[in-house]
Amino acid sequence: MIHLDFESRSEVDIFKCGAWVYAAHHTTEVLCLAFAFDDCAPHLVTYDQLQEGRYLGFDVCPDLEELIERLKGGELITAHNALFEQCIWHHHMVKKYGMPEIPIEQWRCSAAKAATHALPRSLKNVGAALNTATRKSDYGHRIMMKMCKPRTPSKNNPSKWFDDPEDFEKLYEYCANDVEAEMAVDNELDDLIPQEQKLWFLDQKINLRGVNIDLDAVDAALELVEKYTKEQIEVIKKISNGYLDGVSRRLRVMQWVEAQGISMTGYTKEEIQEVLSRDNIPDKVRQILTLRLQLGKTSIKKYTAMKQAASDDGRIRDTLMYHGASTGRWSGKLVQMHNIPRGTIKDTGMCIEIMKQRDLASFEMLYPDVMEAISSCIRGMITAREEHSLYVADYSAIEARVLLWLADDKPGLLKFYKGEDLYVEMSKIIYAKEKISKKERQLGKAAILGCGYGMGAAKFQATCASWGIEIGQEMSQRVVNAYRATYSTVQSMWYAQERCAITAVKERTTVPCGKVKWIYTEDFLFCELPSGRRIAYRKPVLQNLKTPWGEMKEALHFMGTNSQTNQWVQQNTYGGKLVENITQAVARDILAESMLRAECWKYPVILSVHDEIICEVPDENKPETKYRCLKDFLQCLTVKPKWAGTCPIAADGWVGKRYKK
DNA sequence: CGTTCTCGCGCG
DNA sequence: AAAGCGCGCGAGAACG
Repeated sequence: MIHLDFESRSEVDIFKCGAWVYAAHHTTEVLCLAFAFDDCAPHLVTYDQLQEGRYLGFDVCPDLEELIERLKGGELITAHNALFEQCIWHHHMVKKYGMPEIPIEQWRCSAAKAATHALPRSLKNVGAALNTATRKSDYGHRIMMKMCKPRTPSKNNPSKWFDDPEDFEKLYEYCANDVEAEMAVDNELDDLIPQEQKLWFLDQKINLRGVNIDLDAVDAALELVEKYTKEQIEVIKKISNGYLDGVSRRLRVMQWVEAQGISMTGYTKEEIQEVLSRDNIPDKVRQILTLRLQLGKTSIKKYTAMKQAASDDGRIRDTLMYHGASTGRWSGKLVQMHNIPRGTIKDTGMCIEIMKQRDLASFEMLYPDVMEAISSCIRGMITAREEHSLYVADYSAIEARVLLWLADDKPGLLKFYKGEDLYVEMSKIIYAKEKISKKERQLGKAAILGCGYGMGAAKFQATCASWGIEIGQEMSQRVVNAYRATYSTVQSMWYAQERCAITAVKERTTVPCGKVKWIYTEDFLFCELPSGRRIAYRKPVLQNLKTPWGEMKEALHFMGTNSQTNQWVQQNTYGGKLVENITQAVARDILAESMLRAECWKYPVILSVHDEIICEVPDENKPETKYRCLKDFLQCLTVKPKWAGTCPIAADGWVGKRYKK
């Protein structure tokens, strides 16, 4: 095994444009690389050696020659966040220095390994969490941060970069130290199981393949946003007599509103909507707050993000993070394709065409809420490239189905087999009516899933309120009770999973529970899923905890990243939450197998969004791909993994040129 | 002035 | 019996 790490510098920001665009950018340079063979001390290739070798040949550097020979021989190579090293290898070592390409299958990633163990992803934090001997050095990191981006040239020192020879020496030291820190982490952890390793290869392929973007439409949207924002800022200045120059400064706007004699509790969307719903609000205040709701759409920023992240070929790469969630789900990066607003405009195709005319006045006539319309079109920026089509499919109610399957709830499963829509049924109860819209169904969905994971009446009431539906405490309790009576198997599963997980830790043993198995080792509590994959809980212990209803109780604790604070701290968990983790993880495994199948059946995957797969397929008519059609594609999703034989899976989809919901 | 934290928003 | 959960990013505030 080879461990490798690059240090580089560039005028572009890798966090804004992704590893591919970063590596390909003409200002990006490799400053050094360090690599180690079989856990031996790292070798270092300096900046000067790279420059020299480029013109004189790399035989001046026997270490590098050995690296290349080993790679040619197929030796595996690990990096921490290997996509970055792959991109640098391709754009620099291959394109610039003439070294051989390394196939994806030869790469391994120690950050992916850390992620599957529910450890922090960053080398610094995973080292700390594992308490490894060699750690990423803070000092070295600061040197790197100083050297990796351009400095502001001054009269005395016109240089674009910090290139003090002493700093370079420190950087080399740091780079070699990084390799050692990475090896320490890598050695501490089990490799990905074969199925996950396969999946990681697919993940890399998808990330390198990228998503095609309608860049002309992105530019048009940005133009309209800029023009509209400028206009509205003038309006804001006028209304406030110059006191406000926008609506983004929370405190200032709130002060102004209060000065108009209107009280505000906060500046969230919900709280602003509450103020607007009051009678007798001065027109001025109404206008300003309405503008805040419009201009405050952070989703609009996705257009900027897209523009910055797009390559010359109009594709955005490096947008998915393998095992971003502890349950195994992917998470989104850069443009964050996982939280694109669903939008309110029906025909986004039409809206985008009008947008492209770049005429604000006529756009505004057709779409008076300009920002809302533009926000609705974000999804549509993702298109199939020429002579290709998008094949898009998603699972219907995957988590609800998996949950009932895990709980072995026969009557519930039967409803699915009969084709009933549980979310709609729930909405009918909440809204007390028969006809349920798409939006209303969303609440039914939140309710079904929430109740399935132990949500109580108070929270349910609050959830409904946030959707603008006021239901009383009694009504809320009735819905929750109804759920628990109907799906008592689910409720039983909360307690069973909690009991078994605790027993596994208490008795330091393995405890099977329904379709999963709790496995205790000294460093982890694992939950083995039907697929054979394991959810990890680091350093499990039992400690007393005060429950929300005031009782002291022995509860399962483990080390994890607190999602609120991003700190590596002790967490606690309970039945409903464990069931949620398991359900999410199983649904992810079903999706993951389908992605592998889609790829294998010649539907190249470009994106997945938890219950949805998006492929970009050539419209060609070759004999070997002639069978491709929506029905065939849906089979990718609905052919069941052999471990999920009785799970009532269903999927639906469409084929088209522009991504939509 | 640059980095980190916190809150709010959007998706599943 | 009881406790929904999982993410990332932008903006402003706080920190150093």
